[in-house]
Amino acid sequence: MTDVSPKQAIFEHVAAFARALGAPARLDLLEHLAQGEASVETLATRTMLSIANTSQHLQTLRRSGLVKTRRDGRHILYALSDDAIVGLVDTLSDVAERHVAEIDRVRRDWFDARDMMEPVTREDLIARMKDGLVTVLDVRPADEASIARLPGAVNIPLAELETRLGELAPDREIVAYCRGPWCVLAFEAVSKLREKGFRARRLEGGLPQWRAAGLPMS
Amino acid sequence: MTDVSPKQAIFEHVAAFARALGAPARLDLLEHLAQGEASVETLATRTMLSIANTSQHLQTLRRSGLVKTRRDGRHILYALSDDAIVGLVDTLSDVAERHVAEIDRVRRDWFDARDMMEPVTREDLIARMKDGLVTVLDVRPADEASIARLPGAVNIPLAELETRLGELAPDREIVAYCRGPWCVLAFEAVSKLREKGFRARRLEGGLPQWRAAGLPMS
DNA sequence: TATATAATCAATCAAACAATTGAATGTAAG
DNA sequence: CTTACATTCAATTGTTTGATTGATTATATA
Repeated sequence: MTDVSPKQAIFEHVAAFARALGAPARLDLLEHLAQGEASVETLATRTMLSIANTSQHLQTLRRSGLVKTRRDGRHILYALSDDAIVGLVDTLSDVAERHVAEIDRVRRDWFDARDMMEPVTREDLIARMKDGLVTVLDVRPADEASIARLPGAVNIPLAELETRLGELAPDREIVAYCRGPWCVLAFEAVSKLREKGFRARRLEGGLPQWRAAGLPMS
Repeated sequence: MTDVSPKQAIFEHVAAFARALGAPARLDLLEHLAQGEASVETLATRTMLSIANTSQHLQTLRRSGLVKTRRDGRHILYALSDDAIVGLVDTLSDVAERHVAEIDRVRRDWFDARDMMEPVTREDLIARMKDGLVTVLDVRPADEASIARLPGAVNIPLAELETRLGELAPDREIVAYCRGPWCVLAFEAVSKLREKGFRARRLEGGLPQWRAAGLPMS
């Protein structure tokens, strides 16, 4: 790195930053970190990567400045260094989605088949929450939902949904959400709920996008 | 790519998209493409890469969907596939700048030393243009400035600035711009102009950012 | 102080990538 | 129908990267 021009030096660093986003395993880790801070072990479990591999990827993310660490007892807790990271990944995904035909194909195959309806926008949901006519349903695993969720949201993990349908008022519209735009949990929940006769839709984005928009949490 | 879950498949594609931004040479090419479409040869000259290497990088960008091509006579003209690409690279740079200490150091060393003043915001410039009290100066090379420039802007390439000072009204404030946030031309122009007794400042961002903001061009 | 546990490090291998060179396309003009 | 020219392709090189394995460090608890 014999820096002739500042532009070259800066492009080199920005490129390195982009490369940190250039591995699917790391995007997965970032999505999980967007739910809240977590230990290496927890993240390894959630992403189904080996511990050593998870640690290496997390260190790559830390070196690039995307995440930060703190120690808590015998655990190292990783967290996004900034809520703007969620926005950056969303922007990247949005532009990629518009220009990579494959992404559109996958989305169409998997998501449109399950839920033809447009998602409920955050603005819509806020309006309906004020009217008190909607059940907000968090379908993430209990440990994730226990850290933070939307105001007034009920947590029923997708795996338990079928056995706990009795907890849901049958006449209220349900809006389900999970980890983010690509998380399948809410899609599958909506699909299942409609099958059972509920009126259900999913929220656009997920909890991290709600928080990144500066909206209140509970 | 045996796609078990759609999330994995999509992360794989988004990561590939990010990797396309992960080489300094390609960021440089994108900055030049943000000025307007250009042939492989032109881009190779401007970025000082070999023709073959330029061609390869451009094809990487095209495969990833960031740029598109059209044929014009015996030239292949490359162009950004979307003005949103400028915004994406800017977002990436902004977040990287906030989190990569090295970038801040380079910026401080090179840019703050030349121009301690804050840049003129686009909003500010628009207001002053209405008053008619400001000279807008495009310091990019003539061939780039001939494609598009800010309304009413005068083009004096940096290399010719010293010999063409007579063309500038000495009592009007000058706002200089060039290719983008990391382009040194405007910095050096402002520095030179102040040395010669002009009141000069630089515009935030450059022509691509002006266009991406939806502001009028001439 | 010893022990269990969480995370990191070190070494390895295969795959992907950037740059270079020289040859091969394909198009426009003579 | 050649020829010249702009671009791409193909083959090669050295580097970087991701994943795996097993060993090592550092902390909290017994």
